[in-house]
Amino acid sequence: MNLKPLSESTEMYLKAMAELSGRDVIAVGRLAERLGVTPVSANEMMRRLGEQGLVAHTPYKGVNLTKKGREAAGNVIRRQRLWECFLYDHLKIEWARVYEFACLLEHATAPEVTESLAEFLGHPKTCPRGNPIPEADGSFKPLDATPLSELKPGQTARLLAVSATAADVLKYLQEKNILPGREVTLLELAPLQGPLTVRIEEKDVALGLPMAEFVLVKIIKS
Amino acid sequence: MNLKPLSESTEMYLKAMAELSGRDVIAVGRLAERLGVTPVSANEMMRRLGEQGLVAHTPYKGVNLTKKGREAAGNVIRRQRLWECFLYDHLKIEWARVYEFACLLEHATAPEVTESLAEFLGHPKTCPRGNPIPEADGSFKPLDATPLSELKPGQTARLLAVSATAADVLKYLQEKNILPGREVTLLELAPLQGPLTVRIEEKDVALGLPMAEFVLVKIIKS
DNA sequence: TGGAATAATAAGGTAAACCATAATTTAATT
DNA sequence: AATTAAATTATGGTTTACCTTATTATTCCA
Ligand SMILES: [Mn+2]
Ligand SMILES: [Mn+2]
Ligand SMILES: [Mn+2]
Ligand SMILES: [Mn+2]
Repeated sequence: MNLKPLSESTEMYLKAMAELSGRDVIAVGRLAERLGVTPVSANEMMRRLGEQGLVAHTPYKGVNLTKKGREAAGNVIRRQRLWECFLYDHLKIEWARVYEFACLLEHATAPEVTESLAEFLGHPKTCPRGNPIPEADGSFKPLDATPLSELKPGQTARLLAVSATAADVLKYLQEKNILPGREVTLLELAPLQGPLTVRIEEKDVALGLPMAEFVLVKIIKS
Repeated sequence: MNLKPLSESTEMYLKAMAELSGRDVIAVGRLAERLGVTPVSANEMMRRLGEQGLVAHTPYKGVNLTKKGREAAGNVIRRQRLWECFLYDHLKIEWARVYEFACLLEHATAPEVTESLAEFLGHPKTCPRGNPIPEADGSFKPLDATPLSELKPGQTARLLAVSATAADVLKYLQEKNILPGREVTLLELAPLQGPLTVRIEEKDVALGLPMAEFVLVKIIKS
């Protein structure tokens, strides 16, 4: 199937694309922003990935993973989330930093190691951030959840997953106890993109709208 | 101490240098051979590493790790051997392939992860190939052992470590049961760089001289 | 139907690690 | 001391993945 190993850069582009969309086309500008590169660089990379058959680019419309690209992305995400499990459950590494360390290891993990690790971990279904772990064949489906930012005041929800990856964002969420499994109630939503006030673990916490988009929940009480 | 992370290539050069000499100077040609690059490339790299204060190069004499370089090398080797322990003891990966997988992971391992891993493993003293694991500060001393190639016929020894890293060599040693902890007796040494015949685990095995140099033993019976 | 964004291209650079080939320098040995 | 082998330098390339500054092409929206 996959002949040559993909470069770290390639894997990060594929992963970002998979995380950035269910199936709809992605604006190259958004991708560039996500990866911290210029739009020109992202464009160049899209050409290269297109030549390798990993992405389909419709100029002025956007990019999409091909079947091959989506499978490769799933494999990267699988490795990443399995490492997250290991680092958190066994090495006792701080929740907020698990992602960044796993993001290094994911590119240095041979398939045999990935599958042995999965076995060792007991084939976990989700990572410590609550995100589902793709199958060994690279297949995966997006989590069926609602962003916290779409909750209405008074509603209560179960926190399913955190899709953030930036260390400072994770650190903040960790400090405020905004973690998978917890119950949250939206107390107030300030107007004009204002912060949300949520009650979690008996405490009231303020969250900016952009951060609330990274928090995925399932409504349990309206 | 260390400001920027070293590149994978840099780490492999440092590791090769540490493995290639106790304290004496290393011929750049040998280094190049070890790393599978041309002498010209190794020379260029020595210039770069010299500028970074990691190696000292005396033209036409050879290269040496500086204190800084030796410490950095020790850190790489520590990561590598800790991963070898994990892959072998916990993931049940085949002895002969553990090195190659650890050699990937070693470059993607943050210090926090290294130390948590050491803790998780119970601070092992040696890797599955029998080589000592450097301390957390990067310090290490060469193993006090005799190459199997220097044994005299009739002598019996305890196998301490295998310093080989090439997958095919490790595979051969694994198949023939030439593993740390075993007892070996040198039965015969053919003349003219000829093969050694050793008895190990009740079986007679032939080993070429170059391969016998990779096998480190402690003589227990003359 | 304009503009204003946004996207894409063109053009020219950089840095790290590699390569080959050829010339030069030094060391080692007969 | 001459020869040979090994090491070094000089030159000029390659690939990947970045960058900047223009310029051009589309879309979309008021
Ligand atoms: Mn990564
Ligand atoms: Mn390595
Ligand atoms: Mn160009
Ligand atoms: Mn050049």
